Amino acid sequence: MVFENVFDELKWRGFVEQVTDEDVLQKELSERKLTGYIGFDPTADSLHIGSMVPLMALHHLQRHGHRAIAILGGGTAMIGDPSGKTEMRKMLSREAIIANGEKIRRQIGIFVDFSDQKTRPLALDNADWLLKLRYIDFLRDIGRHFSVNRMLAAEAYKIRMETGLSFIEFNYQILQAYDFWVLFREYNCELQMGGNDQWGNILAGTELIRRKEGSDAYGLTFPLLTTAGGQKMGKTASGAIWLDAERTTPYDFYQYWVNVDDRDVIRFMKLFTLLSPSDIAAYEALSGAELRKAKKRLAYEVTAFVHGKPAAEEAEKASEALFGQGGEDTAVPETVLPQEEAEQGIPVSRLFAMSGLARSAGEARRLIRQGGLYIDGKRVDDETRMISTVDFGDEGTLLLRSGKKRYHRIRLQ
RNA sequence: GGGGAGAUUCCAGAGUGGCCAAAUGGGACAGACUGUAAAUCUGUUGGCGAUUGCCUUCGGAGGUUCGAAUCCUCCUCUCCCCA
Repeated sequence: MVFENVFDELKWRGFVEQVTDEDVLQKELSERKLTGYIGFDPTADSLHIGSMVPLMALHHLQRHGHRAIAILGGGTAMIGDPSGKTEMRKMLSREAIIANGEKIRRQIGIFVDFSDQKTRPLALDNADWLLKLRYIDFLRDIGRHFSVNRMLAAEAYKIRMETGLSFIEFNYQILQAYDFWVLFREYNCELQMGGNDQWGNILAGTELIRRKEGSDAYGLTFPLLTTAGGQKMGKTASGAIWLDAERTTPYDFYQYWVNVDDRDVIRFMKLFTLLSPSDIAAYEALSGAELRKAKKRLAYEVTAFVHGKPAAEEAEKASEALFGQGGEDTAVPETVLPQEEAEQGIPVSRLFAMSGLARSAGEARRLIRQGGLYIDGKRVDDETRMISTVDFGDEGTLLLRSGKKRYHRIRLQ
């Protein structure tokens, strides 16, 4: 191990935005094993790459021999965190939250090895303790430790002070603080991490622990990632980049990483791969078009980590085939076209709409007029063109392309 | 509980009876240029058809009118002021 302790590694990799007490935490993490947690609210049935920063942080924590706890926010998801948000999220039913939670728990398993006997990490659901809270008891035990004045002054609520904040959301922070206290008491968990928008919530927890237990607990936040282009991470034409292969194919996942802005490559390598400082330094020396090597490595490493090596290799080969020379392009997303439909003939515009490369036949037609759609590498210049079985050739497939880099295959069946 | 303001297309935000599928900006997409990068310039940005057409959209439900995002009634939600 190149780094002596997780803290130094997290710091070097760019995970650290704010720390409750940097010197003390650094010292503690190098001298003994402690327990740290991060919460994930199951508000969707898959995590997206925005959650990879906290997930990788847990991974590093475990790699360095500490105990990682992942909290499924089955209880907090019932409330909804207002931190840093413009408006209230719609309320989810308990059933939806449970269903989401199961899927998300599996995804967390990619980053944290729950079977590891040495560090014995845990996946817990805060619904287990939050759902059975009794209101009056809770107010008397916990509520009295919170100052409304302070909460209202918090940066995270600023926007909401303009647009409105309902009481239910206002309680979110208290519940998260309560979580931390429960974990501290039951599992001796002394560290909570999270995105920088969680800073207020985390501090609320360390303070609650200090008040109730007279002990110190630590908090650490990660920077909120934006791309060099100023965009929120993980947004593309087709929406967010999900960890679920059903939602975002490994090929598209790989493509996202291979397409990152030059200015982001090194930063992302540190955050999202386990490559060593010396490896990364080598890539850092590259410039201009050479940086594409770094992007390929980044894409391969991250895809392999999330979807496994075979999937990463396939995605890599497919990318080579489409953008470079040679190689198998089997990993390109595919749609099946029934033989009968092809026999009757289908308008190109409809075919592109079917593939998802265009949102509607109308958009496809517009794109054709702008010269943005291609079939098997040839630009489509007639928007009324009909596609039928003869166009498919011997292989029975057509490779559709929208713009410069979005591919989709149609297979006859 | 009382008074006031408001809800518009992905977002912000115009529009206050026909010229509105709805200004402008952002975002997004496409083209040119490139390195599957960035920046820049140009174009596009509700659906279905296609030479002027039809359908759906301006919080929800009704109504007035030849005609409504625009007027009226009720409802839902949000914000502000007072309690």
